Amino acid sequence: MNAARPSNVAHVILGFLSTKEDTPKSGYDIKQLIDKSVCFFFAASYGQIYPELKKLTAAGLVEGTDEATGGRARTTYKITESGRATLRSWLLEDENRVEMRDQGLLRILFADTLSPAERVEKLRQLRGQRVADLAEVEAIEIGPEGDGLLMPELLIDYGVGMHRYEIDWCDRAIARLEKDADA
Amino acid sequence: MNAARPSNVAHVILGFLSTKEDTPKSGYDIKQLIDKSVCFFFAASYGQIYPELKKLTAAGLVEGTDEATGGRARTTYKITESGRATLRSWLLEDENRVEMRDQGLLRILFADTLSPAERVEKLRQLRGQRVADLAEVEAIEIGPEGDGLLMPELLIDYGVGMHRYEIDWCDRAIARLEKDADA
DNA sequence: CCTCGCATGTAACACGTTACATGATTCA
DNA sequence: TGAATCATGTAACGTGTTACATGCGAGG
Repeated sequence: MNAARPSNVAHVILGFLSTKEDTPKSGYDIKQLIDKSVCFFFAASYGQIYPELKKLTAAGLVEGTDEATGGRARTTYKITESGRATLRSWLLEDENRVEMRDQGLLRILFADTLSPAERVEKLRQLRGQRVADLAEVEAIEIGPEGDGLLMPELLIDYGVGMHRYEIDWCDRAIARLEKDADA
Repeated sequence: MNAARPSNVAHVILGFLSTKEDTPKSGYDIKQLIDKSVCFFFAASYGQIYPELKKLTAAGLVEGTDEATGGRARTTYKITESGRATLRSWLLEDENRVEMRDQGLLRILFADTLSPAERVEKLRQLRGQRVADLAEVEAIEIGPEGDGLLMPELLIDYGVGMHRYEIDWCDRAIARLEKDADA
């Protein structure tokens, strides 16, 4: 019976359910929160969120309330004391795994097999995409829920700085390639 | 019959098989190359590499040579013309998806529910881990295979700068939290 | 000769995405 | 009243990790 160790997504859900007010939230609400705040370093799809909410309910970490209207289902969830404890011990763990899969950098790595002009073009393309990503992060607004919280602000700062670094690196790399092409 | 579009891992394999010399490589060799060069932005396990090599063989993108010694299997692969063409068209694609899952940042995001002292401790812990990551990237050496290639060098530079940025951000965040704690 | 690390691989499982289905609400 | 979009979910599929199995070679 013993339930599997809660996944990453489980903890994100618990985190978003443990705000000051503890406003009950639906799966849809949680997905929106993720997409509008942490999407630049963590993603989750409905296909993970809804099943996970059921598992968390079964484990007693959240409690659902049925708020169906007519033929349309709707369940909102709030965190339990047990859920809060689980979240807390997860927060204190010291293993902070980072997983990354960056297709753009991969293509740059093998770009030695392309022509000099194509290489530079790839880098420009990558730069353009990162500029767009930066704009998205800059557009994130901390809603009323996060009011007074420091962490969301710090993390947006992180994301902005990170994307700026990537853009600068692209510029340097392009300059370097162009110098080589001249020589 | 029509084969599924080759995955990410397939292209990484093709990339590492398409160096100047085209030295045939085994699955083990490829895994080593990945771990010792692009591990900070792309990972792959044997469980992906070996089956993928078989699929690539079936698709005619690589050719395997049996080099078994006694009861011990060993197959080395080299890229075919068709594989080279596939790699090239993948390199030129313009969709450069980035996937990231960063547990450390996630924990920082929800650290508002911890005490001020615990918060700072989390950030110090994260900083320490990123320092270790930086050391790993700095230790990467471009082997004889990559000699004269510009891209591996540029990417190591990318990784070093990225980790330095993260460490700086941790320092700033810690300073910020400590100032708040005093006030 | 025994053990340990290298090298090669597979099978079972966990994780995540995509495509789809369905009902409610809004607005032209 | 029809189309678009919001809201809720599921099923099928593809991706990626872990744990295991097996044989070889080197060193005590």
